[in-house]
Formats: sequence, C-alpha cells, structure tokens
Amino acid sequence: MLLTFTRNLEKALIEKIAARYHVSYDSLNFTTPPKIELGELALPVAFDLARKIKRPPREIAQELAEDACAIAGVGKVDVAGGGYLNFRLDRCAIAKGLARGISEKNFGRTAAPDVSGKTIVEHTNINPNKAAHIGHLRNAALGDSFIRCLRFLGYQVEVQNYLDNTGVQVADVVVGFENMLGKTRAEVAAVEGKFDYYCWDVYAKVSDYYQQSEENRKLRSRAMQAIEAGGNPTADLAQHVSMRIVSAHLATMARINVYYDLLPRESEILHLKFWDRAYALLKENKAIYYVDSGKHSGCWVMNTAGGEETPPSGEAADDEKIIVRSDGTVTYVGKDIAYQLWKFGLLGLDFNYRPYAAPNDGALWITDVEPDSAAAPPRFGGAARVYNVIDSRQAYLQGVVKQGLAALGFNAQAENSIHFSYEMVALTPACCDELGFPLTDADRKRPYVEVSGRKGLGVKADDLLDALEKKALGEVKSRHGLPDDEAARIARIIAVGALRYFLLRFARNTVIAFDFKEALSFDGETGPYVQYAAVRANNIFRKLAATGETPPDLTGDHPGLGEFLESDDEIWELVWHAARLPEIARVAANTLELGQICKYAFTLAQRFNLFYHRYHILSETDTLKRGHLLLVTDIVRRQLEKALDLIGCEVPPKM
RNA sequence: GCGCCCGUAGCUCAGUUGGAUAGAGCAUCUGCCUUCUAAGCAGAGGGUCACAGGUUCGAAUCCUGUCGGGCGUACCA
Repeated sequence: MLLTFTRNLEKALIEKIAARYHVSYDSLNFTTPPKIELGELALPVAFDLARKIKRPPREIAQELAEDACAIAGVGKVDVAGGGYLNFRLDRCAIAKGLARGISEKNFGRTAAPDVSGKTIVEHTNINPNKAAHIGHLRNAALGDSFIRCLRFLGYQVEVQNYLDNTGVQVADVVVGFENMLGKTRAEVAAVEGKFDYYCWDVYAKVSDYYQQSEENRKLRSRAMQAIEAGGNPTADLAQHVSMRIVSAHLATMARINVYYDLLPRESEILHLKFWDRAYALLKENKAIYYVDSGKHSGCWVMNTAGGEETPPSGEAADDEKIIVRSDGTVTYVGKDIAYQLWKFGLLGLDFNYRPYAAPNDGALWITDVEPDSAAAPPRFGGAARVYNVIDSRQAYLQGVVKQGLAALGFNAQAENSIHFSYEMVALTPACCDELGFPLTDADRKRPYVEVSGRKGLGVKADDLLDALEKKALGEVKSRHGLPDDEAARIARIIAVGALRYFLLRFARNTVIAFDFKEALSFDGETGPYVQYAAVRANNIFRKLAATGETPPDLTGDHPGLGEFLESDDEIWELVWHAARLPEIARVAANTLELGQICKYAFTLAQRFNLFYHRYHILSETDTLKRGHLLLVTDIVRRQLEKALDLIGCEVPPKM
C-alpha cells in the first residue's frame, strides 16, 4: 500500500514537473515535516528548481501544490517555509489500506522488488577451526536480517555460508593436534565437551608453538599441502575438525535464529576442479602471471595492469596480490574468484550436493564431491547479484575478487559483486580486564583492542548468549511464576532480542567497542523494550479474548475512522509510522543499514507506549472509539512483530 | 609512505545522501504503580556537530587544509 502510494506520488510529480518546467528528475527526495500537523511527507524540490529555472522557490512551490492536489490519495498540499511542499494524505484511506494489507499477511507491501533475478547473500563464513565470537555474531546478524528484508520485499534470495575447510586456520589447528599435542584422529574424536571451545585454546597455543622454531613454522605449509591433496591422515583430521566445528557454529547461529540454504565447501572448489578451471581462465586471459624473481619468486600474482598486455617483468611484482603461493597451493582469494564465478553461473561447472541435518529441520544442503543419489537438490547458484557480508578489513581482498571477474571480461558481474562491508567488533580495555586477559601498556591506552582468534582474545558467542539468557531468566522469574521450561523459553527469546538489536543498532561503519553492561541491557533503546511494547499490546487482545469478545475485523468498514484519525494527531502519527514499515525495509535493504529497522521498531514502540498510557482501551465506554483504539493497537502490534521478525527477533508470550 | 574510514551531550550512538528549532538511549535530578504488566510513562538540566577556511537560498552532511584516532597495504582470511 504505502510503497505503491509513495512511488505513484513520486512518478506523478516528476511528470508534472517535466510538463511545467521541462526539468527531468529520476527520483524525488521526500523527507518528513518536523511536525505531523504539517503533513506526512515533505518535498524541498522547489529550492532545486528555483536554481534551475531562475524563479523564486515559493512561487514554484505554489504552482506545484495546485498540480499535486489532483493526485489520488493526496488530501491537501501546503507551501511552508521558503518553499517546502507539505503533503497531507488521506488518513482514513491509508489506515484502511494498511489494515487490509496486514490481514493479507503482506504488511502493507504491494510494490514489486526493485530488481529481478536471484540474489545470493553469503554471510557468517567463520573459519571452521574455533568457536564463534561476537565479531561473527555481528556478521551473521547483519547477513540474516538483510535476507529477511529482501525476502519481505519479494526478492528471490539464496543464503550461503561458505566453509573455508582447507585454509590456513584449519591447518593451524591440525598442526596443533598432530604435532604440538601429538594426538591421532581417534584421540581428537574422543575429545569431550564443547569441541569449538577446545579448539579455541589449541589455536591460541599454536601461535606460540610457531614462535618456538623455524621447524615448527614449516609444519603449516606441510599441513596445507596435505589438506589440499586429500586422501591422507592429515586431510582426514582436517575434515573431522572442520566439520565438527561447523556443526558447533550452526548450533550457535540457530540460537540467534540464523539459518542457511547452502554450505559450499572450499574442499569441493579444489576437488571438483573449480579452482583448476578458474586458474586456466585467469592464465588464458592474462589476469595473473608467473613471477620468476624478487620476493614473490615462484608465485602467480594478479595482473593489475590488466588486459592482453604481456605480463610485466618479475621485478615489478612485489606489490601484486599473490594468487598461487610458491609452494603451489592457492590462496583464499584465488579460491574465492572461482567461487564467485560459480555464483554467477560463469564457471561451467557445478557442485554435487547432499542434505545436511539442519538445526531447524529446514532444507539445508552442503556441497560434496559425489552426488547424493537419494535426494534431488534445488538449483543453486546462477545469481544476478551477489552480496558478500564481510568486515571492512577485507575490502582490499574483495576488490581483488571483483578485479578478477572484470579481468575475465565479466564486467556486469563484477559490478554486481557487492561487498556488504561493516566495521569490526572490538573490545574495550575494561572488557579485556573483565575477561582476565592481560594487556600491554600500549594496548591499555587505545580506545579499543581487536578481537584475535590467534591470541585467543575474544568474547565467545555462546558465553555471551549464556550470560544474556541467565540474566533474562532472572528477570522473568522475578515477575512471573512460570514452569522452568516456559521461563527458559521466554528468557531465550528475550536474550536473542537484546543481542540482535544490540548488534544491529549501530551503523555499518561504526566500530562496536564491546561493553558487557551495554550488551546486557534490557532497558531503553534495546530489543526487549520493543518486545515489551508488543507483549503489552498482545495482552490487551488476550484479555479481550478471555471475555469472549471478538476484536474488530481488520478488513471491515470502520465507520467513523476517518474523523477519529483526523481529530487526533498523536494517534494518527502512530498509525502513520506503523504504515511505513515497507518503506523503511526498502531503505534498509538499499543502503544495507539494518539499524534503520531497529530505529523504526524502537520509535514505533515508543509511540505505542505513549498511546498505551494515554488511553485505557478496554475500559473505554464509547464503543465506537474503543473499536478504533483496538484497531490501532492491532495494526501496531502486528507491524511491531513484523519489524522484530525482520531483525530476527520474536515476541515472547509474556514479559 | 600510500589508500580507505571516523571525530556530534558526561558516556554510547542516530541524523532519511544538502533542508525547517541537531535527536535518542544510558547516567544525574524531580514526579507517576488499586488500572490492558513500572523491562514502563511524564518532566528537567546537558551542544562552538574536533578546528580553520571555502562552495550557496541553506552545511553536522560537499570541497581544501590542520589536529586527533582507527583499519588496510601478508606466500592469514
């Protein structure tokens, strides 16, 4: 409803401006007037036109206002300030349209997506060699919320969690087990308890082990080569470790409502010859070249000079990105280029697939060398657009992948390879103290310290979730006498609400300096605040149902609703804000700023709380007014629930 | 060195791509539970938007410079 309306309004105005002033716009930048009494939408376009056609802005605004009145759905247009166009919309029509939209389960969204074709979103991508930490949670929360928005907006989306099961980090843990600890695969398999936590410690110790001798450091390259070759005890151990860690990661992510469609594995990129094909393509197109001297001697590096030029001399290669190492193994970037080509359907090869037992019993698939004869997989890959959710430190690497595609002539696909970039989660020095992690004096002076798996410094995702659940459980139990399992279930929902909201409320390019007190807060601008508003609204309907009364029909006629909404700006502002969810979701999806959804949900909850305190709905004696109040409450609670769903949060039955 | 990002209330952050009187939360202070739940509500104080120029009807937002901070620039990812 609203998306369609605002876009029609925009289109109609663009036409009118073109007809009257012969100035063409692709889009118009609507804003919000400072007060709802002034209208719902504002347009400062007259200022821009004033410059272009050399006439006073107020005069232009006046003329446009007359034109705009004729557009369907527009109630009144005023000229304000130096030349603002303020639009007052037909309140009753918007409220009714919204109520109908909600009843049809599309929450007021009727416009088609902005683009067509499949969108692949790759996120999480944790190296399968240790437990997930808070940085990984930010990645997954962003990626998962993004795909929820895209799906809500009607996009076809495929979610992939890439498993780097043949990379250096897995090799490091394997060296830790085989060489440092002298454990066999059987002994590793017998390790009990949280395996991802166990590996966290092993990984941290391997750093010291490498420091001890050159001999030790050589073990990494040896392990890498064995893992890439496959069919040997080291490779078997790597597979055991990485797949066991993956299952731990999936369990952690399931705790915060994050799920995937496909788990592509790097081992298949190698064994199904994806890399060989990409390697050949890159060589053919002279996108990479061999270096025979200098510090990168023996490597294949990216040809940033590009094109069909003869590869530059070896001496010029010192600052080029290495794609194939001198020991013959391929770097992550190389494998990522092959993977990216496959995502766009450009490689001419496909994975084999088998079902993976998913934590949510949904359809999750994993790639494999051999096909699964018993199950027919859906068609994966072949995307029109690809989003890679990776932190901003990898911007350079993402650029190389893009460059690789472009060097092969796939310019459109390079253009549609989008790095969904965000800043890291770091730790405040105070937080490191709480974790009992020793800091250097230099670190102590910094605003924050980077999380480091290599040093074993970080807040583990499961630990944080445990702390949140424990705190939420205490709060629930202090308010309600509930059976243990019911209380625990509610505590989990609140914990997830607090965590996901916390991780998403920051803008992408803001470093989150992690602080336990803030992350564990349930008051003020938090997920639980929004959940609480929704629970309160639901309680009204629960009490209503208990008395046997049926709530107003969303699709009904609602006589008197128009007058009611015209007479009360505060209630109208609440309804109007509720109606904007699809617009906000669109902005969030286009700008990749999921914090917009958080802001929206919080503001809606705030306005609802104001409304809730001002009107005691169930004791309202004017039955017509009571019906309107109930309708407004119904609209708001459903939009609140949907907004929470977009950021991966649920509404608890009680709070 | 080079490249990218950041600097907004005591603290943590928003700020709809240049628009109307710069907003929230936390913390502090003052009130509000016999009501659909106080994880809440109402109110108060708190700002040279790092600094200096510039662009124009209009700048926290754009351009230049200075100062301060972060990240990247790996045969890790």
